[in-house]
Formats: sequence, structure tokens, C-alpha cells
Amino acid sequence: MEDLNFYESVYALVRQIPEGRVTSYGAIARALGREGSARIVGYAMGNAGKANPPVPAHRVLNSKGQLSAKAAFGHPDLMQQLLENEGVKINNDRVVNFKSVFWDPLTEELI
DNA sequence: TAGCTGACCAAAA
DNA sequence: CTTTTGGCCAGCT
Repeated sequence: MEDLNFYESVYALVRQIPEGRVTSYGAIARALGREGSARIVGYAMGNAGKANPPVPAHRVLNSKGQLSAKAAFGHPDLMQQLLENEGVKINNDRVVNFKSVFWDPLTEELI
């Protein structure tokens, strides 16, 4: 499937994130074999709003489990609401028990 | 082609 | 805790 661009690969991987789970840009980059391209993942997320089908970008956080991109969803609290709606608790713009809800595509993408 | 951009990451102060 | 610094790389103009 070399037809897929890096962006498309990112979208495909993000769409595999199950509900109630989150992952990080770096984890996605590593899963795609581009550990150094964590920034590109975030950049791709910028286009995620125009991607089809839409990608659950609210499940993608930075390595600290912080909602760094909450403002990019059109409303500062939308990202947090979406996560809490899936059972992910947010406190002070940070995911509670980040380790527990963290979804590592390298080990769980085979679902 | 070259340069700029960025929803990042990690370490240091 | 916050702020700074350097590195990283695909896509866009």
C-alpha cells in the first residue's frame, strides 16, 4: 500500500485507536517508522479536519498526556468533552492515569 | 529548488 | 513548576 502518504498512514493508525484510549504523536511516529517525525504527525493532524473519513484526533495527545491541541477543535473544551465522553478523565488539561489509557500502536495495532 | 511552517520531544536551567 | 534550546522531518508556497 505505498499509495498511502505519510498523512494517510497517520490517519489510518489514528482511526484504529479504540474508545477510552489515547496515544501520543511520538508513538504514532514510531509505529510508522518515523520516530523523529512526531511533528509531522501533529502537522498531519492539522489536515485531519479535512480528512475523509474523519479521524478521532482528540485521542491523540502529546507525550505528557496533555491536551496540547484542545484549542484546534474549534472549541477549547470540545477535545476534553469528547475524551470524557469515552471514559477518559481529564484534569487540568491532562489525562488522568495516562499510562493506563495509553494505547501503544506498536503492540496493539493487531487488534 | 529553497525556505517556511508546525496539534512534537527531550534535556537543561 | 516554567522557560529556553536544539533537533527532527513531511508537506506547502
